[in-house]
Amino acid sequence: MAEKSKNRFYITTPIYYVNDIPHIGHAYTTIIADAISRYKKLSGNEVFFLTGTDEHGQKIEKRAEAKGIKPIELADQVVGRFKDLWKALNISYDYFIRTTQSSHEKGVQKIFHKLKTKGDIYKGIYEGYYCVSCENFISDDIPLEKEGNKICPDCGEQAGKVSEECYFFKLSAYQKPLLDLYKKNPHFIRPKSRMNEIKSFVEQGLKDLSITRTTVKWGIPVPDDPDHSIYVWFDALHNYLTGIGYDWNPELYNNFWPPDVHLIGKDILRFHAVFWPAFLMAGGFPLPRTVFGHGWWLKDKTKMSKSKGNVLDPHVILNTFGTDPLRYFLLREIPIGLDGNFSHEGFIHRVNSDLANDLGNLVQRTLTMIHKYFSGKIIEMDEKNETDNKLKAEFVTCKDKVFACYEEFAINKALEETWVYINLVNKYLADNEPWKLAKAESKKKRLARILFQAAAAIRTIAYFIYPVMPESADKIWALLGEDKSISDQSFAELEFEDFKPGQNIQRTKPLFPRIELKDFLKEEEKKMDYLTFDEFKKMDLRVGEIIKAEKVEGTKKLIKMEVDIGGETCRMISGIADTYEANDLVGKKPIVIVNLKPAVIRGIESQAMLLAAEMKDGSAIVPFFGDDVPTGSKVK
RNA sequence: GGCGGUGUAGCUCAGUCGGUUAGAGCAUACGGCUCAUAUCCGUAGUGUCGGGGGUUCAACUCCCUCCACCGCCA
Repeated sequence: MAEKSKNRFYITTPIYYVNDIPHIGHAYTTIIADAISRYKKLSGNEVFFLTGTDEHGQKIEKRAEAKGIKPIELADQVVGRFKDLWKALNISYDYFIRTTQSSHEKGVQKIFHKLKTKGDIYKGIYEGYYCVSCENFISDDIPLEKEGNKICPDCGEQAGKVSEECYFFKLSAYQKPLLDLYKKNPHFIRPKSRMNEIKSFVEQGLKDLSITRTTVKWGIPVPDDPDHSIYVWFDALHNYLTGIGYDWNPELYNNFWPPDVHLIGKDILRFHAVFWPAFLMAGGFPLPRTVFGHGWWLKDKTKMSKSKGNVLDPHVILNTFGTDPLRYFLLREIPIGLDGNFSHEGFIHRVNSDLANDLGNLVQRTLTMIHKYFSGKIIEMDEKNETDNKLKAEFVTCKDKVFACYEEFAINKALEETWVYINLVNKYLADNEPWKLAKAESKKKRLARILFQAAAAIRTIAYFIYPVMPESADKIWALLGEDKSISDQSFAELEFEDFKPGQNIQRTKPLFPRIELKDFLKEEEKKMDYLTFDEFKKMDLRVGEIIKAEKVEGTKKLIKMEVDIGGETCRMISGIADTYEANDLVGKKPIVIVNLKPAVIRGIESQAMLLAAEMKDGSAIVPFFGDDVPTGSKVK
């Protein structure tokens, strides 16, 4: 195969699982990819930027069933939400691949067949742990219990060992080739710190990989053996091939394969840095150049998770700030590869200080002065003096640095360097004090020169920020009377002098208005599922005293109790027999919620519920008050 | 338990091959300006460089050891 042309650049995001609606994590990955791909276009590359969705699997099947719709209908809905978000975030992807489209399914089947014929895929017996109630195999990552069983992470039931026929990929045969790859290409895994992890994982030996299931119906059927369907990773990873036209658009495919960067979250690094290149080696494909694993955004220093309810919805920020401040914050705050902390305070502070104060205000003050003193048009001015030349020289330095940073995907540093220049321009104005010159008619040409230089500098600043904030950057160019879009200007040819006298300079409202923290919080409140204090007050929580307790016959965990809640008694059933003997509970004083809607458990009506901490193994620990607290006391 | 990483100013971090007084941004304090979104510019700090030991003329940097935290694996 002919070598791919050097100025063609192929970048991917992972395909997102349609089980989940888009959140800040998806947005982060995709925004990075967008910034890189915009930069690559500016620097003269033909770019192909692929994103999409992963739509197969049991979870989708079940969730669709629960909603009473077909899996594909569920996928369609979620795909719509992803596409809407990408539009709102100004994502310039070139193609959106869906694993349910026939070009993908056919491509995967073709490769599967090829590897099977070659002997890299063979039929065998998969032994694994299976949760009967969830009808699901438990991941190999879940540790074994003492009794030799595993606990299902979804439902907490014990899962026993079963075996089923399935197809394996001969991953074990690729240990050496993979290690050679890492050795030969030290940039294959980025950031570098992740290379060791992957290398030592591979050095420990690789087991063959089970890549089909008979239990999953919503998947790509194995060619000539339709009882089996192709399991998640073998299906999903090949999107990078089918998304660039493998087996359906040979021209596109030949132009862009192999990928230059697979941008991914660090959680799926192993799949991309081990399994994926092994699949490709088996299929005889040229390998990707780089797999880049980025870090997580934490919320107030803890990991975001659905169960904690602290998952950040990008729409909240978009509604309050617009697209560019969000893009800016995510890319400026941390280097790609490290974790970052997302807090309201941090976000407000960064955006107000960098965007509103430094950049926004610089644009505003310059444009205002050009209008005030020259009615928006600078035609005649003095020759440049030393400080003016210095401002231009600093642009040249800044341009080189920004360019080098973007080349290294150090977007945060590219922005940092740009801001050094923004500060210099602000200082240039402070030093030259144009507002003082404006008072003397004789200084008019000098004044013109200063404002002209400042405007020319701002024009280059807009250019530097374009990959990150395309909308604002183009807006600045338009305000400066530039008639072309930044995307039409190559990075290498960007010159300070391209800004010409006589441009019609527009006036504008502030580009990035300052935002108060309380406005942000107000917006978020609308989105969050907060409990109001009134709602909380509705809960009747009291100190109960257990009068009688006995185990419910025929159950492992349930205890039936009579509880005194202050002059009256009620009955409740609790699943705490793992940790407590019924007899020991009598006389104890737990917190009881009294006005919970009664439920029938094992044929017995439970009229209340006690509060307990849930342990990882599913057992419960109940906090008890001492005797000094009167039975029936209100808890709030 | 194994492998790897991190620990530097109140916070987030940079610090090359060992070399003079250990840096940046933010936050803080004070001063200047008034074109601008209460914005901008300037000045000023503060550090047992995680602890202990060693090598060296010289250690944030190299070696040993201990502590704390993080990641991957089992």
